[in-house]
Amino acid sequence: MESVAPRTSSARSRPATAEDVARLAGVSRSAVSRTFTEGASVSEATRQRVVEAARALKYRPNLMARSLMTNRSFMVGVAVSHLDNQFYPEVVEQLSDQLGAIGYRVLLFITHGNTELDPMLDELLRYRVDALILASSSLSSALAEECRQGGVPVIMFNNTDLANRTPAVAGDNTHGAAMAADFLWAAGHRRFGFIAGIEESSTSREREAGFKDALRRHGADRPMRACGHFTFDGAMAATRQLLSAPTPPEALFCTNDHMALAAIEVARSEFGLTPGRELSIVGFDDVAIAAWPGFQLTTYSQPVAHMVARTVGLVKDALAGTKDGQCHHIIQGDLIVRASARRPATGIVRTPEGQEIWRRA
Amino acid sequence: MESVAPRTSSARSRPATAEDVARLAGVSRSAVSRTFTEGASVSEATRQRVVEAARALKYRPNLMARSLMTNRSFMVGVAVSHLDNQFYPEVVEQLSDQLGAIGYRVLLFITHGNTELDPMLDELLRYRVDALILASSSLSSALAEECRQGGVPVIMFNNTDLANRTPAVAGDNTHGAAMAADFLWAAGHRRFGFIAGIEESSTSREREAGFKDALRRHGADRPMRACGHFTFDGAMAATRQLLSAPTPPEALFCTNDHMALAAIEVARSEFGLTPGRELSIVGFDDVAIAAWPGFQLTTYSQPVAHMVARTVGLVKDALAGTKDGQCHHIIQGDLIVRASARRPATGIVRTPEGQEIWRRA
DNA sequence: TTGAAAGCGCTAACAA
DNA sequence: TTGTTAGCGCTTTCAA
Repeated sequence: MESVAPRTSSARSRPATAEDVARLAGVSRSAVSRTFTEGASVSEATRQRVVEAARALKYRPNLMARSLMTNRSFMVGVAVSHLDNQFYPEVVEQLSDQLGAIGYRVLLFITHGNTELDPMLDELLRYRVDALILASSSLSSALAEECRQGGVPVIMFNNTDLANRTPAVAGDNTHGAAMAADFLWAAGHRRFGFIAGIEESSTSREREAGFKDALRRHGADRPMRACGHFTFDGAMAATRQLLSAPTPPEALFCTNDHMALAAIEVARSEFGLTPGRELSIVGFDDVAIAAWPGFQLTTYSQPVAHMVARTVGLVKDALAGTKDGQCHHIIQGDLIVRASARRPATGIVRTPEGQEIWRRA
Repeated sequence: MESVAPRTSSARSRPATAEDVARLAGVSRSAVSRTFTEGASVSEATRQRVVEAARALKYRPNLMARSLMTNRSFMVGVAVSHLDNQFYPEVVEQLSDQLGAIGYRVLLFITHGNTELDPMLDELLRYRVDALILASSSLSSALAEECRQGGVPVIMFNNTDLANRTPAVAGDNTHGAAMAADFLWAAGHRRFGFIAGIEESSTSREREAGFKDALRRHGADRPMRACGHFTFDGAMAATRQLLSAPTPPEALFCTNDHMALAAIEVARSEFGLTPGRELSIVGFDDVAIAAWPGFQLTTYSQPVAHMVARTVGLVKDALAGTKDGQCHHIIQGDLIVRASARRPATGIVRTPEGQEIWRRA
């Protein structure tokens, strides 16, 4: 490098501070602060001059500095295990939107289903997030207790942790899975298969229990079972395993859509079965792809927007100190009837939105 | 509520500060600070006592406070337009992972393709993020200039903004689209259709130019054209429009996979066409779903991990002050050959990973 | 309504 | 290696 770059006046200039603005406007720092604080008492005259000076200097209040005094960072930590299925991206998008609407931003953590995520969350807490939302990730009771002590509300999403008594928002796993069983039974199926998600997750366990209990009530045989670990490849393998059995199942319930879609793919491409005809497949979530013409997946819906709204409500309550007694918030869904599973003779009704859902007799 | 909840000693206790730790350990605040600062000089003895005291008090350094002195928040703002296609969730996941590996966290912004996102980004800058990554979102040159002045590096991802001279990382749009054209030409097609994304986006424009220029070189007729706006529904409509023409195209190039998948769905379910036989469809991105048995989408790949690695590299350089001359970083991909488009007689080779790709003669 | 002053929790010069 | 001191940019009493 032969020549020294000229130091243009604009280069490297540090962002304007409240002090700078105050000086230019000929007022005190406090006046500047008040101008940028909702509902503080400033005369219209000074407010005017401050705003003008701020604009001239392109002043932006430093939220980090503010948080030091207010103890509010206006950030919410969101931990999610993966973004490679269809459900969680929608959850994250909704969280970002709905938290954004009340002035909060999402600090994202992707845990990769790591069970040992305490270190990650520990780090997250250094950022002094105002709340922690755990979407399908859990934390140790020790850390949960620390959060409680530290005044950081923790809310679980689509996953519950009975031991911790941590507030949680989830779909109606038991009911949804039971509906799936009842629906398949009503369609005349008698030989069932079940594909589990992650064995340890409350979500998978509850859906399994709901499914099996309902089958038992009907007097059905125990379903065949395989584990798909909530992954696409895992579900493909699980489907192969079930469909290769000497007497394969006539109907398959998968604990989420991501796996149900994998099951459809395998059934079609490897076993030449048409879902809805030779094999019935039911999922859980009602992700966008489930409605694509090529899948037409019958599935129990999790209304993400509602679930997120409830979650954000819990965040607000917790931040406002409104202690809310109810710990687990269960959000009802519907069994959306499409073409991937045989239709029962009765019980299918059409909603005003034009969707078909199934109601028990 | 009849009884007042007992104030347990642990409840509402504010998190421990460096001061608290110092007092308990019998050292100064600086000693505590140094203990938690990489490569600071502390004797093993004091370090020991500090760590112990910190553990006892469950001390966690407050990164907000630290950032006030260091001017480093260890947060990177990531603005992404949507999470409802297949590409961006993967990008966000990679960004989170790779930034996480160098100690940075993602502060997420979802812009919903809002062209007027300056207010959003303006707000983001209040958080004093150390860098800003714009994935398929652009910002005004005014704000870009402000960022530069404020010392916040801005990097565009999968989207370029020639006017701003903002550093950008993108796939090889021109080359990829030309490859798609050459591939379809080599397969013997002569009547082409093109589905655009968002008209204003550099991504869509470059892919359109690359595709059309290549066709022109072959002496082909101008392709029929429709706009899918990068959305699934938009692409379905666009496909219907093209396939309903009196002389519909034999081959369709879509500017991303999300739209190509929509095209496959419509071609199959509404026109009874089998992609790869009666109609060839080529996409761009190579998202995970493209490889599903039911789609087998031929597409030009964008190696997300590589692209993100380059992006993170730019962030590091910018933060280290290593000014990097090259402004647009173009990452090469491959034309992944699957079954959604007719195969040319020559040029298909198998990679060591077992994937088929196409090389021009 | 306004400004002065104290302080949020931390780091970084500077002496010791 | 350590402690003291002076801030980082902001909010918030407290008097005026």
